[in-house]
Amino acid sequence: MPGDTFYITTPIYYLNGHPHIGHAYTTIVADAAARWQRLKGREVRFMTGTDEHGQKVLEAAEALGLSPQEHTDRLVVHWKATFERLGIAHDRFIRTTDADHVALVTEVLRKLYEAGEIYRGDYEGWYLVKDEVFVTEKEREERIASGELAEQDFRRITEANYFFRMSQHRQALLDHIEAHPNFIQPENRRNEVLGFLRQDLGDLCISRPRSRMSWGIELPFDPDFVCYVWVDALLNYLTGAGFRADGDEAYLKWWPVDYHLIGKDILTTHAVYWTTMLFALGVRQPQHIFAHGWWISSDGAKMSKSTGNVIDVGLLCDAFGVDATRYFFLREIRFGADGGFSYDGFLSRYNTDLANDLGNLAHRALSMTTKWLGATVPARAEPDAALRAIAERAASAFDQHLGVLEPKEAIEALWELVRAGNKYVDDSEPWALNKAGKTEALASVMRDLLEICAVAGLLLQPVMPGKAAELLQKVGLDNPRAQLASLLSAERVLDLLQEGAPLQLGDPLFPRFREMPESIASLFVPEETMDEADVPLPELEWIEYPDFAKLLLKVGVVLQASDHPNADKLLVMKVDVGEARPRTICAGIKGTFSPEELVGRTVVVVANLKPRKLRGIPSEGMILAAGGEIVTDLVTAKAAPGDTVR
RNA sequence: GGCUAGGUAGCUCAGUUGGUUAGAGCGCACGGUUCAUACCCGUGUUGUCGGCGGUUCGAGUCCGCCCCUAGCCA
Repeated sequence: MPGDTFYITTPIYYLNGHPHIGHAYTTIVADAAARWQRLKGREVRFMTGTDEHGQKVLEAAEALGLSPQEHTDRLVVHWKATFERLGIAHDRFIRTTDADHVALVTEVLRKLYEAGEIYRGDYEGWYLVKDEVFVTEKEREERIASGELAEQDFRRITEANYFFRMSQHRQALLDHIEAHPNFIQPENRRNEVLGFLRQDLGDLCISRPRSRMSWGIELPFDPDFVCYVWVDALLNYLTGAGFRADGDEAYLKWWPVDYHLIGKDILTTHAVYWTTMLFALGVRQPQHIFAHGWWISSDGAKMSKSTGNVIDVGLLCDAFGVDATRYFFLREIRFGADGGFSYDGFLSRYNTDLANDLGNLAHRALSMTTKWLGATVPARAEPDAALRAIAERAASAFDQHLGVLEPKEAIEALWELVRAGNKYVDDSEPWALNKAGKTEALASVMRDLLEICAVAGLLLQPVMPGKAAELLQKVGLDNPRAQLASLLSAERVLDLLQEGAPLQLGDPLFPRFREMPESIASLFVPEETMDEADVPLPELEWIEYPDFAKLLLKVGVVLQASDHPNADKLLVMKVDVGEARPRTICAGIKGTFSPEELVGRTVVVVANLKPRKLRGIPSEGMILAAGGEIVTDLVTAKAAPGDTVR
């Protein structure tokens, strides 16, 4: 049973660059959840912000000749602007350089030190400057060997430091996770943390010597050190609740926090570092830590150099509007999972859901009513019983899902109603009712349709605040907050509108896009066609078509594959090319493919290449392969064995 | 290498405790309708439910082994 307050956080974002899709995504989801709770009448605290201390910020500031504070003051402007653009209605934008946060970190560190939770020790190891972390010998070797990093990226450091007795709280944390199945979500992340905790848990180094890194909060018990940036950052959640280390319990109004939303990359810091810090402080655990996945750009097309292969949220807002952008990210994937993003997918989702289903329903309902009954909400006796049941179910499911951070499922539930609305138009044929002069029946149908739009508008407020308000205005609904309560309590399900309230037809809510907006389409102009007339083709020994036609290329499927007994690089395969027996083919691809992974693959075979022996084994054809000096892939085809390739 | 989670229609995915003809959306094909944003509604299409073996009257669902993918850890 939820209380009457709701506290939700995003991570605070590290100020070493500009916001990107990952930050926008977390924040949009948090905003939708917060808006929903506000609409339902709970007192809400929604906090986001920026993490401003640490090595990388310091280095970036120095490179620009600025003080770190000046540097972060400049950067934070972009973040605030981005969130404003996305319609984020946070209650506080916290910065770790805020005075109350610095004071809180200081208090907390003192308290933990006095309680014996922090001790002084020595640390020696390889320090990775770029990431501000110590790494193991083995990890250092691997990352140098892989070419990812160079020797000079690491420094050998021995230094005194302060440590947090994290290991002491391992069992308490395990017990808590076991006892609270929804503490860490989704479930696979929970399992990950349990797996992590099954191993030995060390203590956490929570200091940095000021001599090496000065941009941080000073340790109250040793001015030669500043606080490790993660400890500083995590404590923002308590600052935001008004926590005081002196025993003042005012923060309990908000604490325990309902939801920490985080990206899956910072699961360990939250699920282990943060939770053990809370145990040490004697503060209750968060209700939920919810880790979400990444949006992977899956557009195959080549994008221009300047833009890179990124998902540009600002561009989406410009082209489709902020509401459609929010809708897409909330609707497209289950919160917690990874998602593939493509601009084509966005366009398709927009046209299908918003233009065709919802927008068109609203427009046709408003248009028919206005034309035949006048531009006011028509009277009717009772809502259609079947529609009413669907609406009630949709509203209830929407509420339940959004309340537990399942925006996709919530929106899907609502769309059951939207689709039912469109079907209802077909079934009841209002144009026929109009022609037959059955005004009463017509009014009843139109009223139900407008009521459905009102339900959609009410429920979509947290998802698309702007468009939802527009829709509600179009159908003449006032006082959305009270109306939402009537809807969710199932008191007045398709009975929210006021007879005679003015309707506004206006333009369609979501104009359909016949093609990709130019600002996005232009990203996909293949570079080679930009000035193709100017660039000559390379000098080649050209062949004529009859030369090419001599080749007989056939689709084949690899039935067996094994190493060639007398050659280092050759594999021997049995390939079915749709003939009476499979061909035996030798190919020099052993370094790239193992025999196991070849079996079952579809390949393209040069079928009329004269057979010859390779190191003693006859080879009756050749397989088309791609790559430079070394083969990197095989040419494949979606076709049946024996089909020709031309 | 260890652990975890997945592998279901052309695509993206849903499928509680094993139970009748395996679903949704998109796409595609055909039909209907005309109020509407060339939209909406209906019908249909395609699946060896990763592979093999097992338990069972019955397995997408449970067990074992294998293959593949992703994540976490080393």
